[in-house]
Parts: sequence; structure tokens; C-alpha cells
Amino acid sequence: MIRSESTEMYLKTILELGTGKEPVAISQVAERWGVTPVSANEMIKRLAEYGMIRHEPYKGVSLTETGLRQATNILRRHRLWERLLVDHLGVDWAESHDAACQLEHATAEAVTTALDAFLGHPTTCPHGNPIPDPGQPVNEAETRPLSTLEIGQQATIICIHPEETALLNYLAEHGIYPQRTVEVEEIAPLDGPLTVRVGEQRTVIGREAASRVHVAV
Amino acid sequence: MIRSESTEMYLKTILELGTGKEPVAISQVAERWGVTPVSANEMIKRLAEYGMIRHEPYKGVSLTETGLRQATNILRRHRLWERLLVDHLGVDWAESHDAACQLEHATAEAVTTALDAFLGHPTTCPHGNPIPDPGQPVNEAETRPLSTLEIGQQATIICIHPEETALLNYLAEHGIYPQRTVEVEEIAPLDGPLTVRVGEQRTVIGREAASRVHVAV
DNA sequence: CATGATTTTTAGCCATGCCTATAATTTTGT
DNA sequence: ACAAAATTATAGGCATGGCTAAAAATCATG
Ligand SMILES: [Mn+2]
Ligand SMILES: [Mn+2]
Ligand SMILES: [Mn+2]
Ligand SMILES: [Mn+2]
Repeated sequence: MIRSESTEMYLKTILELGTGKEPVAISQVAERWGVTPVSANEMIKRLAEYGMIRHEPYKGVSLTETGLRQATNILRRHRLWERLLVDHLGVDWAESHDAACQLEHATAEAVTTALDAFLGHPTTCPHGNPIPDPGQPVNEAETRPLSTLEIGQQATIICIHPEETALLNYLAEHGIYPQRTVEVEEIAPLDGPLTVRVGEQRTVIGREAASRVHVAV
Repeated sequence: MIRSESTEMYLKTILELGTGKEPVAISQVAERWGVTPVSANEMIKRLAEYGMIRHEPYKGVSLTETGLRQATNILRRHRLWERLLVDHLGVDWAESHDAACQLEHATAEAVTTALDAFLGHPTTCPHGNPIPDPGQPVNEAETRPLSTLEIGQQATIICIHPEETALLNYLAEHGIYPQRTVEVEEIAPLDGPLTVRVGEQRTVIGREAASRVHVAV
């Protein structure tokens, strides 16, 4: 089985979109990875042949044992790189995501191990997402999207998920980072934006962005 | 112009094989990069179209201004990564070369800059080769191959060039590292091996390997 | 249960980078 | 000067990973 950037990104995409139980629609994979549904279908066929994923027609795809292990390792490399980039090299918080997305496919096993040790076995990426242990699948934290909070509710920002550089840049501009405390002050109708208080500041962020910010009450 | 691993490695290979003046034979490029001469020829044609290299038929290829800049940047990334891997992450001295050869093609500009700053603007890789300044071509040090020393001559090991993991492993096993002092004790005939003293130890290394160890008397 | 929407498949095409086999060309050494 | 060696080019293939256009299959819903 080939281990190209392409196949790795398909696996990672399926892992990131999957809630764990229900299979992920191929159209969603296609959209997130930025290819046509036809192309995604072709690749899904190949990955299924290689035993990395299972395809239930008209339902979607899910990772096999092998596929899950592989995808988890990619995620692990990604998040370890982000930690190095942000904490030690001083790379921009939002920019680190894209940089890590390139590095994750070019990382030898020995480098991953050494990186993890150097960083002191970190448990989360700079965007709050858990760094899986080698071989182990991630166990998601107990969180809910910021967009589900009610007016007046306070919460702590846990993580941004799924990550995307445009989203991270947007959130950084609005002071939305993990660990910070937020309180919803206003919710505009018609899927409109949320007015939130973060620390001392008050900002307005879109509903879709807010649904990618996960908090713990 | 495409910036694939393939095109980048062709450029880096041409830079590493070139002494600066005379063009590099395509057959040499093919051999070092591990493809057939036909394949190398095809790629050389493309790279020439993109204005990265010049091809003098039956003579060889040389880098254009643009190509030299690009190749130098790749070399720069490679050697910066090696420094991080060896000095900070504790990756094996010999293994670092292959690991860096993967990373060098997946490194965003911002990462290179940050890496350089984090490392304190190092001037050489762990194998003694100079790290070029951004945009500037490398200026080779005043050295000669260990294989050209005469019996009794003492010298300081400066660098290993061109690098190759198998070679680095071999040299590491024999205690041949930059900065160490060597003295040639015996030279076997018929292109045979050299017996050298490195520090307190005496070892025998092949002539070809010795020709890749550059020293200053 | 029919019909429209979604999902999947098929067919045909393209670029990249490899390959082998073979032929043409140029250089070089005797 | 000529034959051997090296270099270059041509032809035909292959795998990967994309694409569009169009058809077929299934799902969902009124
Ligand atoms: Mn990636
Ligand atoms: Mn992250
Ligand atoms: Mn490389
Ligand atoms: Mn090196």
C-alpha cells in the first residue's frame, strides 16, 4: 500500500470528520479534501482494496483497524509538529497548522519519537486537540460547540476542531484561544453571529466558526 | 513550474555534484538520484524549459541563476533540519540525513526562517557542510579529500561530502566525525583501504569512503 | 409509490515521473 | 581515421491521482 500525501490526507480527513460511530459521507470527504466526489470515490475504492477503510454504499466510509492506526499516527505527527513550531520555533499559531500538514507526510518514525520526547510528551496541540499515544486512537474530550451555549452561559475554550488555517486566523483575530473563558452575550437570529465576551474583550463571531470552537462549561 | 520532491532533488543533486565551474554529466545525476539516464534526460529537458538549468549537449548541465537559488534553498533547509534533529531532538547522526531529505521538501518558508533563528543561525550541518545564507550560494571551504593525504600527514576532518546515509553509518562506526584529528598510517595499493588514526583509535576505511571525507591540513 | 435528490459508477481524458528497448549522434582513444 | 564508448532522442508503456460528462442505482419524501 502506497503512503503518499494523498492517501494519508484521505485517511486523516475521514478520521477528523468521523464522530466515531456513523460512517462519513464520501461527499464530505471530497469537499474537505478539495477534490470532486468522483475523485474521492476512486480513491475510496483503492483505500478499501488496501484494507484501510470500509465502504458501506450510500452510507459512507469508516476506518478499519489498520486505517485507524495509520490515520491516528498522521494526526499524532501533525500535532507534535504544531507543538514544536508554536512553542519552540515561534511560528504563528494559525500558520502552524498548514506547516504541520506538510511536515506530517515527511516524518520518519525516528523523528516522531524524538520529537515527542523533546517536547516532553505533550497531550494537546496548540489548538487544544489531543495528541494520541502511538498506536492508540484518540479519546475525545467532553466538550460541546460554543454555538450550543445559551445566553449568559460561561465556559472554557477547550479546542478548535476541525482545524483549518482560515478559521484559525479568524479566531486569532478575535482572541479565541484554548484555555480562555468565554461567555455568550447575544445570539443573532437566522443562524446569525454570536456576541461573546473573551476575557476583557467583546467580539462577534460567525455561527459556523463558533460551531468549531469546543468548550467545557 | 512544479515544486515536487522530484524536481527539487534533481536541482539539489546537480548542485551537490557540481564543483561550480564545469557542467555535471547527466549520467552522474541519474546515478546519484537513482533513475535511468533516459528518465534523467527527460527531467533535465523539463527543468531546462522551466529555466532552472542549462544543458550543453554532450557536456552536461549547470544551474541557472534561478535554479541555483532554488537548489541552495533546499540545501539550506536540509542542513538546518539536520542540526535540529541531531542537536535538539537527539536523532542519530547518520540517520538525520535521510530524515532531513524528506523534510526539506515539506518546509514552508516561515518554518525555515523560524528554524534558523531557533538554532542561532548555525553555519554548518552536523556533517560539517556549510549552511548557505538565504539566497546566497554556498562558498566551499578550503579542503582536500582524506584520500589525498600522504602517510604521516595529520589533518582535521572538516566535512563529509556528498552525504549518503550508508556512508555516514560506515564513518560513524569508524569514529570518523568532523572536528576530529586524523593521521594516515598506511595506504594499501590498488586503490585499497587506508589505515588511519583518529584520536586514540586506529581504523581501516575504504578509499572511496575516504574520498568523501574532506580535511584541512 | 412515484419522483426528485443524492450517491455511485463508467468512460474517456490529462499531467507527472518513472520504465525498457532501440536508434541516432557525438566524443574519444588507439 | 575509425571503432568503441558515452550521450541523447524516440517510441511505447505503466501507475498515480486528478478532471468532466453522463448514466445508473439508491434513498427520501410527499
Ligand atoms: Mn497534510
Ligand atoms: Mn492543531
Ligand atoms: Mn530530499
Ligand atoms: Mn549534513
